[in-house]
Amino acid sequence: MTAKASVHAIARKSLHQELVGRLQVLIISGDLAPGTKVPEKDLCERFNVSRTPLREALKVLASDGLVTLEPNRGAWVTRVTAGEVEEVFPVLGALEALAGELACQNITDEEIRAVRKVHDEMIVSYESGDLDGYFDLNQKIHRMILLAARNDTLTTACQALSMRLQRPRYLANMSGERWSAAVREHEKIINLLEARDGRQLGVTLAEHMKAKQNSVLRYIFAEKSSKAT
Amino acid sequence: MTAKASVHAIARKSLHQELVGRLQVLIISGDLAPGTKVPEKDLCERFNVSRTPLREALKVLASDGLVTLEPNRGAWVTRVTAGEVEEVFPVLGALEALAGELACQNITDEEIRAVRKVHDEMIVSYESGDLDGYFDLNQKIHRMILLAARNDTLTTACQALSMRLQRPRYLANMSGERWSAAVREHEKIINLLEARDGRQLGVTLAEHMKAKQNSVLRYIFAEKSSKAT
DNA sequence: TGACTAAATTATGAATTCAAAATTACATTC
DNA sequence: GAATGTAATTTTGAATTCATAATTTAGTCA
Repeated sequence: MTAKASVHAIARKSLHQELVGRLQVLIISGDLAPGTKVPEKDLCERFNVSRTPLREALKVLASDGLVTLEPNRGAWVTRVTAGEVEEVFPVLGALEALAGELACQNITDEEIRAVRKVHDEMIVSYESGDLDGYFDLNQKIHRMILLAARNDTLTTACQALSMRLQRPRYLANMSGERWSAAVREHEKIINLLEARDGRQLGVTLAEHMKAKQNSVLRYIFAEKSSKAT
Repeated sequence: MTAKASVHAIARKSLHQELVGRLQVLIISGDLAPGTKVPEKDLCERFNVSRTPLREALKVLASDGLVTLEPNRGAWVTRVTAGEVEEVFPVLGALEALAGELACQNITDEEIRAVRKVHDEMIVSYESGDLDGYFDLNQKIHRMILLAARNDTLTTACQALSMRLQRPRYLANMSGERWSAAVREHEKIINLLEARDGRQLGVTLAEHMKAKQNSVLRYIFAEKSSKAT
């Protein structure tokens, strides 16, 4: 996607593309709450656009599963259910595993050093208990590996799926125990990357996903039992 | 997706959803040729709809990679390049591998028998040299395995990617040698499914994809050297 | 008071309209 | 005759309009 855009000197964005991005942010940030109606009129006023491009954007988001269109009843922010988490994570796991394998084949030594650097920063965040910082750097590492896989299709697919889980993943604040386990997993990941052991890195990334899935599921069940549905 | 739709008695389709399906067919069938402009006006007249729903559909197809939107220059049918084939197939391979594993866990004995039946039909098509029939039944088997995986997200993702390769895959008429190899691979696949050996089925499906990728690549290169670009 | 019906209101889906951008056709110059 | 610049035409992107479906409100009757 970036590759193609860079060919043309000026990468103009159409309104609907811009809106897709903006709406993704609103949904991930929770500004548009899961299970609620997408306030078409409000958003038009907020972004100062007409309904046409906004609705185009909603159609795209719907095909990505971020919103759900109900015929004649408008668009709703998709509520992430346990069932969906159990569906999406394994798929994401398989894709990240592939990314790991490909990354080991294609990543440059310089890039490996850059990943290691971010990893070390992340460890600092962990040790100082900075969960937000940890999260951001964590995501960054996954993005760097994805990028090193040199496969835009894979990148796009992963990001689309990630998007759907971003919010619950962020909210599922890890327990101290899970957090330390995650850090150990990440140590392993970076070591395997440095060793360029693609096969094993793939397996480890998939396991890492599986652990995240459980963490998110625990959060969802905890939430469900605390709040009334 | 089907699950949710089946809740509501009447599954009405909005115009744009209908159009997404119709346009997919036109693109896969080659009626809309790769690399050509999507004739907005013509299609509006053909389907007797206004530009609004048609353009909504194009936005969705663009996010699936079937068409490419150029700002202020309209929509173009995406031309499948060798690079794209090399990108999409591995991703599809990883997803099908996952599907195989999950299918072995979740498929019923009855479903296995049904797959076997379609497989046997496919062999008949092979032996009578009916390539079209073989293709259809082949696709059907893959769909059945996907369905048995009981993961709608996986199904949707696979189908979206498959769509992008459908046309070249169909055109890349297999050589006699490749065809017989494909049949042997399918024998193995069905046997592993009956043995419910998920791990091995996954591996085999991924290999099968890899072989298909090479077959398609050979076709694309052959085409490129025969025709002027 | 509470359930049901009907009218009024609002929101949605899709067609139409309109301004801006791109393409084409044409003329002019070298 | 090719190349450049300009006007006319077409196409695109987005706003607006309009018909229809859904929701809300008001009103009726038990």
